[in-house]
Amino acid sequence: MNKEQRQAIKHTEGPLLIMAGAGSGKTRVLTHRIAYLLAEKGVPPYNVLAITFTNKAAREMKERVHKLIPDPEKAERIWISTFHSMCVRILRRDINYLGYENSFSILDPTDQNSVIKGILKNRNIDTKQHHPRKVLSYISDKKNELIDGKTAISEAAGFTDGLYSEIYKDYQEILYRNSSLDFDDLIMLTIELFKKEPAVLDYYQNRFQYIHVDEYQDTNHAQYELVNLLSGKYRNICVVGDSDQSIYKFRGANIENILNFEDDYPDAKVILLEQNYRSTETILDAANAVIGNNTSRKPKNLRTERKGGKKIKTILADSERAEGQEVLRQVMELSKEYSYSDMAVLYRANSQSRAIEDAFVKGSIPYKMVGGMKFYSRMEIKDLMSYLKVIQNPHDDISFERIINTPKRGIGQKTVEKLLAYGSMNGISMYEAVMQADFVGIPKSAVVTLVKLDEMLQNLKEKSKYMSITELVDEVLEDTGYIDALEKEDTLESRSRIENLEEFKTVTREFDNENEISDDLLFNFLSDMALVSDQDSVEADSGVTLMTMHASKGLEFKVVFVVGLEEGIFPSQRVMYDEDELEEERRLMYVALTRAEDQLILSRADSRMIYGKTESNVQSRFLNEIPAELVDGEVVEIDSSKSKSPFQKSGRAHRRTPTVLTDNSGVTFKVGDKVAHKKFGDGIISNIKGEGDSKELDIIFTKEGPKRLLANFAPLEKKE
DNA sequence: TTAGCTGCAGTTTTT
DNA sequence: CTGCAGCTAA
Repeated sequence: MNKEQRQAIKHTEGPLLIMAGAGSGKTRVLTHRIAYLLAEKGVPPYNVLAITFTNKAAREMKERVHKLIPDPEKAERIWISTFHSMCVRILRRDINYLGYENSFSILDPTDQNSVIKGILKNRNIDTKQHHPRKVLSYISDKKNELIDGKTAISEAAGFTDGLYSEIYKDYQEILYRNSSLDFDDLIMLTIELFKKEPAVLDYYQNRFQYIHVDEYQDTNHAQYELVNLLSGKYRNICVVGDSDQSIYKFRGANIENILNFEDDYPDAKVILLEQNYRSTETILDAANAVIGNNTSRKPKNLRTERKGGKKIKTILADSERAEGQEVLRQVMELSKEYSYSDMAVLYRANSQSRAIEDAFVKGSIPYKMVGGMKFYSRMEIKDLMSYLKVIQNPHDDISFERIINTPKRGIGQKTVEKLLAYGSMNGISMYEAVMQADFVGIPKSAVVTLVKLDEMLQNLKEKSKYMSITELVDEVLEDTGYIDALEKEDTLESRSRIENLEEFKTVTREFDNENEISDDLLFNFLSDMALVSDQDSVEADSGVTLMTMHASKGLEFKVVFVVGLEEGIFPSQRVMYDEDELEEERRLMYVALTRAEDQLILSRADSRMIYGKTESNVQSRFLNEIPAELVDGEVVEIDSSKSKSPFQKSGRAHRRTPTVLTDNSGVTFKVGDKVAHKKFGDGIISNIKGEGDSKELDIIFTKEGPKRLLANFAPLEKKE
């Protein structure tokens, strides 16, 4: 511990702001501070609260606190959780004060989208003029500002604003009727609850006498209010953050919250952590130089004892394909010195992962991708989840609409519309409308089907009371005929869906192992699932990590590649002429650079495909901001796919043909063939397109799911 | 009511 | 190039 860190740990009473630079050991400080509170100050564990933004951060903090506190029972009683899951716990107890059911559902963004689409349709609004995303971001902004529908309408200025505020009101009414909450509601309604029921607030104020907030620069207005309410009584609030790492403005984060902390709490103690324990001097010099170009910031300079260090390498490729190849080549070279899991490739947007991924697949380099194709957003998983949500909360129309005709049971759109109309006319949910199906004016056959569906759901609800989640999932898949329908379909796709459902059961089994059967079991499972992101599924196994720069925050790697450093890509086209947003973009660059411990490799492409068109951009201004003396020479990579043979590489002499590349040109593949891949294991070919060297195979792998590979170069073996 | 086709519009980052 | 919405045919 250095002097500042020790100070931060021992300053336990009153407001405390810790300005913690990247890699300055802030988690270490927080965990030790909690341990100090318990051990030295005799604070009971249930009086301590620590809030993070991500599940991963919460989990890590929990683990580290457990190591510091000898008594696991005690450590268990400290609340360490994300904003959102903390609010779920609070609302689960007392949301009925606000008129919602305690068995409320949590909407994911897809669900939100369908609610908005429904409203737009009802109001005959053109979705091209008023994109659902625009409307949703309007609503999210309002909720983050704690403005309700009514107020929004009265404050609206101009036509669009007026319209959106009306939609907001509709949206909120629908959610209320369905006892459904979106992510922003979790925060907003918790605040509403505290304001409406002072006794509830009082309970939590007394409960949480020592409050810690991680990544404080990322809090939005609602979260800021929430923290202030909770800490209002004892004022023992410790916030940690780094204004240079504020990269979530688009999501409502307000950097002023951290910058004005001293105004909010004039008696606040401020501690700066500038000692970096992660990166070499070279890396920090680069990062400091880049961030120094931001004008609206508090000056701060990270220092390190790791003097010198490897020079920064740069790559200039002539296409995004070539960029992938060169990254691949350097990864293989560096793999002599580092293991794959020590390396990461960072990019601005998820769509950029494709080229990198292709190169890695071809080169048989193990990698793990964060984000991108989301397991939980697959159709079959969403269907199953919808069944579970309806069992938990029958008023959840969004989920109910999804399952009412899944699998197909002859309930058409007309019937659904009538049920919805009947429901909204009588102020009831669709499920309640179903119970009154006789009066809705739908065909007799549909009524019979609906009665059967209702019986089945009732039955499943009974079962849910004594079954584990895994058992319940099995029952759902059986009783609803979902599995049957898939088995009957018997296509490559349906088989892959069945496998995904099997895969899902490993998640439920894990949950069942950690949780006893209780009345809260299904609720807890569903809220856990709603709040996990794909960020959390980053496993610790080996492989190069591929992810967005945003997702990389809080992580560190020995070697970091940053790709796509071109104007228009990074900084993104959309922010280039807005000074504030440009500064945010620069902070993102700062975050990316400071992830590296030993070695940075910065890459750009001369031209790349964007929406099928080839575009050229000059190199990113952020590259120009790095002092030349920190940078090694540049590697130039020519796109080999443009020459006749992919092995005939032009360019540099030192480049060797990667030996792992295989040549399948003698083998013919056809749809349905079973194959074995060096990394992905067994799979089956579902589609073939293209000719010659660019012939591609779509393969559904048993373990890894669907992938697209180049027929001639993927390390494949035909089976049987 | 459903499946299949065609045309169209869209790409930032996420708890 | 891709996913989605809306249309048409069965």
